[in-house]
Amino acid sequence: MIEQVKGTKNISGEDSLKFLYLKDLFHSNFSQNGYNYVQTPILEYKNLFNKSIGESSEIVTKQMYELIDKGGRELVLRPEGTASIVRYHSEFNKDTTNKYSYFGPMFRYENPQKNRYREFNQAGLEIIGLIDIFTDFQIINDSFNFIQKLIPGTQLKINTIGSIKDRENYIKVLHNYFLDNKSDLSPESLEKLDNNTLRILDSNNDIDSGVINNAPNISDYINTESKNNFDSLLKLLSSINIGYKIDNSLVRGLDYYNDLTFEFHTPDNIVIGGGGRYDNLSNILSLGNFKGVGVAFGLERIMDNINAPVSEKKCYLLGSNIENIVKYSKLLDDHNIHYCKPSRLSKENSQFKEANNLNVTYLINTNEDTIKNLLTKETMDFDIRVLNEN
RNA sequence: GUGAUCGUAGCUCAGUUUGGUUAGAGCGCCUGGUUGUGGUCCAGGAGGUCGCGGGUUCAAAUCCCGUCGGUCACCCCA
Repeated sequence: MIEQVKGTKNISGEDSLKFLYLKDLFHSNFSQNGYNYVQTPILEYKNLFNKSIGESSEIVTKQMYELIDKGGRELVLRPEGTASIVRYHSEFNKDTTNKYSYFGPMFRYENPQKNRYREFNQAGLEIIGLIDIFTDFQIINDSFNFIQKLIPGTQLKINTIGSIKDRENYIKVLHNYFLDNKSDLSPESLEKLDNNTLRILDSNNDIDSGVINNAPNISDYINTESKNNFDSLLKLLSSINIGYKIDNSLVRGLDYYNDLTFEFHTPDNIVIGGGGRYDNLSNILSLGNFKGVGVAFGLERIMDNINAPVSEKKCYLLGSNIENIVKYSKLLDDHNIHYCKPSRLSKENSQFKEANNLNVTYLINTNEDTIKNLLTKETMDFDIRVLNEN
């Protein structure tokens, strides 16, 4: 028996309905709001990510699906979407400002568990170019509306981590503070002390909670302009009744963020999406000098929190005489009526059962030229108008 | 990368503790009949490298080792 590759998933059954529903909703919603759908390659050069996400981050050091192709290229299966969109923007739309949406699989080499797979799907938005606080606002506003429709009660958590410079200063202060309190930190946090200081703040180990609670607060190290921008953004959000919760420990896993960071949490406190501002990413990648802000959603996590839409299968074509059923089939095709039919000319009883399991409304019996409404249990002579009316 | 736990028919599972005939059940599937209050019911049938590979034994689904995969947690993150 050949088993499935570890951490991959087949989207089937109810999940298929959810997935297709999400895909449709995402595309129609955001293309109508001016976001251009871009499908970038799943394969990218490794360099795109170890520069952008940050060489010290675990995504880069341990979690990339790497491969060397026959031409000796160092490739990876993309672990996230933003860097690819930034690359696309610099190649084809540099010096313009654009809105993008993307939707597709991402890959991270890590041990699977609940809400975490090696292959998973993300849907995201990016606005790249010359941008300002109104840009930040609309990314949050548009994605908030989208996710609220799907999962009411989703909470917005928001933070500002200041400029890159502020962050460097803050990390120094934080580093010194943690050094002084080294003895009270968990072993896991100690490992992060030198190369990933900020993420110690994210620790949910009880051992760390005391030290973290008394740690210097990032808001004291943020420049005035960033602070003012953040305050204006919060005011804008409040003015249209978007609720939020400020969370100073929200630093997110990717190095390229500055100022704005935010996440969406379900009522059960599952992170289903997040994003932020990345004014330096283009510089880090030597792709130019433009700013960006974006958001990404984890589709499997959303699927886990919504109900499957009802599938509408209306009609079943039953028959055991091949000439008859082919004739009806052609008639329905010509009228553009959707219908299900048996895979082969099986027992009539089996076809009845299948029709019932599919929850169709109408059963066309080609053996006797009748149509039956399975809801009302009425049988009548076949008449195509019955189907056209509905 | 670490740890816990699981893997027997398409699905849900029994059998593993204490090794011993041709490995079972329910659901589903197929065939024939029945049924027009059409989905029921009756009879029969197909379907299993017991995840995979080694080992121990006269004998392994059962014991041992390894490995792959599922689930969950840590790490990390969507």
